[in-house]
Amino acid sequence: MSREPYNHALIEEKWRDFWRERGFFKAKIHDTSRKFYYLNMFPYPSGKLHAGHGRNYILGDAIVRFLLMRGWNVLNPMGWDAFGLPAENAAIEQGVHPRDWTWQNIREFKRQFRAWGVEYDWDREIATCEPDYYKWTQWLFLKLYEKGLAYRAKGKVNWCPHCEVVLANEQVIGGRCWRCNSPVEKRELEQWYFKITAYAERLLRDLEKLDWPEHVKKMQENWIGRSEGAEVVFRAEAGQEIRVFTTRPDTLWGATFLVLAPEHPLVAELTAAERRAEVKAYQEATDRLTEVERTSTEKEKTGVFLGTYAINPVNGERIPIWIADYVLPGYGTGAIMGVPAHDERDFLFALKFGLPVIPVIAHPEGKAKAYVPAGSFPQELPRALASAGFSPREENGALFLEFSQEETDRVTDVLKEHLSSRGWAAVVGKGWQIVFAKETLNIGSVAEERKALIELQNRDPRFTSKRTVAEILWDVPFLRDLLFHAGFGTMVNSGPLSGTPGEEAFSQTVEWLSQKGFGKKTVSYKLRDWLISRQRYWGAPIPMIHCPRCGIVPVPEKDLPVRLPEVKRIGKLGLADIPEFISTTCPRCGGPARRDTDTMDTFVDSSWYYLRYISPKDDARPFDPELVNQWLPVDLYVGGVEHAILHLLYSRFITKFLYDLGLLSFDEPFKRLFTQGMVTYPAYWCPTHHWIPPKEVVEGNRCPKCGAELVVSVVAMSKSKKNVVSPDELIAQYGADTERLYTLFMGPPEKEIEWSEEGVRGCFRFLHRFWNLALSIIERAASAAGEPDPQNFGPKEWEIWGKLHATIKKVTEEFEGRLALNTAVAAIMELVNAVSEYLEDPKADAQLLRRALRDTILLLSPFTPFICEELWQRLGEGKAILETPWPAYDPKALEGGEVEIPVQINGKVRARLRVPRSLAKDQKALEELVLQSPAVREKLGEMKVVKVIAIPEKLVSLVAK
RNA sequence: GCGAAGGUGGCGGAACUGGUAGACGCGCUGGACUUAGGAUCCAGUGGCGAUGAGCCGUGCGGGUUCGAGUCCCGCCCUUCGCACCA
Repeated sequence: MSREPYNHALIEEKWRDFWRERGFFKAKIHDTSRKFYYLNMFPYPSGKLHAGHGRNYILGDAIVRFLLMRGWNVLNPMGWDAFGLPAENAAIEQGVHPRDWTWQNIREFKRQFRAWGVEYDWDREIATCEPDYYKWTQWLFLKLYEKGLAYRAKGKVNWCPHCEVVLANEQVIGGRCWRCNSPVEKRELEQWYFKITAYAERLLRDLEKLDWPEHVKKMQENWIGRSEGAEVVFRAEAGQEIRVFTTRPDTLWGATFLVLAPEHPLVAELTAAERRAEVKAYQEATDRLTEVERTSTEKEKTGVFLGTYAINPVNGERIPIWIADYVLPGYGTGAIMGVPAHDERDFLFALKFGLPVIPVIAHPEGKAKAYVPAGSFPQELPRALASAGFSPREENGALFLEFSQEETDRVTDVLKEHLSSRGWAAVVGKGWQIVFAKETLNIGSVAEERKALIELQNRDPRFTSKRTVAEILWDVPFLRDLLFHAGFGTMVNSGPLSGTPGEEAFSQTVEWLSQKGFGKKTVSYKLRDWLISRQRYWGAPIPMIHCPRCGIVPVPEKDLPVRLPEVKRIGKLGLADIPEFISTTCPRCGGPARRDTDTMDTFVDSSWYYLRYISPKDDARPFDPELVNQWLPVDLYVGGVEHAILHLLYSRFITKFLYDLGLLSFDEPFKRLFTQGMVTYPAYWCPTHHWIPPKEVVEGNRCPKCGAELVVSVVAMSKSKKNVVSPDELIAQYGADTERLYTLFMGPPEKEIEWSEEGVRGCFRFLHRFWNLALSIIERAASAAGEPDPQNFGPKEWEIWGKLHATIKKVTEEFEGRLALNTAVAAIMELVNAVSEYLEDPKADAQLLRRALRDTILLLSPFTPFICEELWQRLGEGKAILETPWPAYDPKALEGGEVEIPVQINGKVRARLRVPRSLAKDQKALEELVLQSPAVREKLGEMKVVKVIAIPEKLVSLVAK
């Protein structure tokens, strides 16, 4: 039988404009009774879309189509994050205006959306580069300025030498530029900041309210980086107060030096005259380091002694002040106390520079060790230890002993008694003791440490080169694991707080410190203020004016927007290159003044765009507060994880700010977040010709130009690596429906996954089969009037009927729940397979067939809207799919038919019985049935059933002997 | 190093609160139709057994249970994020 073949090109072109023309995707903005705000992260329009982008937009389109059929009034807008460097770079290179370049790309994106069948409410389209949008970005800046949350400050900033632009901390990934991956440098510049740190606590606390993926919340939590500790004031001998932040105030008695960041403002003052040159040289060397170099943990510790001292308030200890680049200027107070016994970095620093180590926390596991070097003891010592109940190990003439901390005094007593007159021993665990004949020295202060060192040097000439007791002990591998630890444990050598157990150490010390006025409990955050100035043309100008008389003056709201000047060519300096832009008059005094020449970080543009969609054309205000408060927060926000910190943190901050202004009634913008995974594809690298498109690769993974063997890596699709799959080609060959179906079928949408051409063909084949099935059913049963009647069903019909309803249930639940649409597609495929098989039966129930097809078309329509709309029309349903309610499942349909019940005997499946579902639901009856079953009896043989576990509708498990 | 997620066929991946492991798709094998097919359709496909019965199988080792991919304890490995943050 020859049948009309599936012609995707024809079908898709036929329906491409249908949904838009019928207005199905236009939100009814004033009717919020059944509102649903669905939002995809808006794209940066760079070039063309590739198949990887589909993960985001096709998923969104499917969800929205589902929601529409469920009767939601869906707001589903789209816009353009249209400011940014690539446009400007393209402009500089090709001489086109960034706006033209951007809008050309936008047209391309829109063409591709249409080809995909991805629809939006285009009446709400926004572009952040247009004055009617950035006017309000500037307004936002002014509001922040008014509230003291936008400020200008001089300081070391992150500078990308490649992009020639400053970066916010969030835009530095592992010390490199987020955009171009160049190592980031430091520059001293005066820049604008937003005070996001004022919201640190709320940004952290409110994460709890969000229905977001746990790992995204965790990333934000880590980024905000709250830690509780104490600020302690040390006083320099010259009188200056040095504030130090520590999370371990309980180790305060072990501080043997202070370290300031090289950038610390007190450094100059605290430097002794004779050390000025060295200190200055070190500061300059630090400045030259890139972020990667400075923060590499592999790097050996460096630092310089300032030549002056401070006093530890808790014990009066006089300790040297150093600077070192491992102390960062922006965190805590930019100064730390060095507690080498209980902080790994401080320990390495002390070991390198010969600074004493004083243990003040007993080893948490209660372990202790003793070491007696060769020649330090007579033969009776091992015997004496043995008779005291210890079991020392003797090796190469030295003695090694492990014991528990409570036994420390007994051990030192025995050692003291039996050491030879010039011998010594070390006991570590509950602090450190150096034992000599007749004397035990506890290392509990710097003075004691010095004394012990001298005594040791007196006894062993090899120690004269050692600067600290720690160095001597570190040379004994046996002792190493107890010389340094960062755990909580009983405080020792800590004056009045000695003996405080680990669990209370922190709180007791903090209380004691504040009583004494030495310090107080504080909270520190890793989060820094958001640096928003960018030295570029293609962004929203910062609406500020620098007046020689009045200082910094904001542009009055009525003068907004501060427009980007229209220029033919853009210079490398951006706005600073354009004198006409710079010169202006001061709004306060009317005198000549200069405009700020920086533009804002594009993340400012995108930090509020979800509000603008509600009233995109309002030129009197940024958004309509009443409508915004009804539509927001966004019900479901879908985008890539790469924004887990950047965009999502900034948006939360801005929302909270606008909430505080009283303009919003909600303080979190995105109620639920879903992050889709990236799509990967092999990328081929030739050492001479760089990235080679996969299609051009010659057999045997060789370069088409030079034949060299290529390096293959499977990475996220990107234009720069030339490993993109083009939707245009896919659509030409297989159709948009096939691409959509495969995109949603290839795996769980949140996971990263590799694109597979074979997988695409599988989906193409499925659509063929579905097409053929549908035409057969239409031929046979299109006119079958009325609904199927379960009264007339045989077992086959029940099976189809049950499967149909189970599929409806499954697909509905996936859309409404975890969005694992891959499993929804699989379920629909199963249904189609089952119906195909049923269709073989010439006596198949026509009403049932028709109903099954009808519902299958509806279920599949969010995934493959073109073919479904076509078949829907051919089936003769009057309305469009999007005007038709989503099918509902009937719980009763799930209860008919038969189920297969496996029977386990002693844990192994030994038989399977087909049981009517009604019977299988009844535990007693099921039990009975199984025990009567000949198949089961045969398997049981001689065995006796001891126990029966019958789980209705699932299985029966027999225990037999 | 810290934090999180995850290890299931040749591959992508299914398996809800412990209840038939491997759904669905790819690939592969055989067949049909064809001048031909990398097109389409049909059948088979975790491993070991001869087609049987059966045995073994969800990273490894233990445990709980009638029953464990799923729960508990101890390891190994992978991926991602953070990482000199005091």
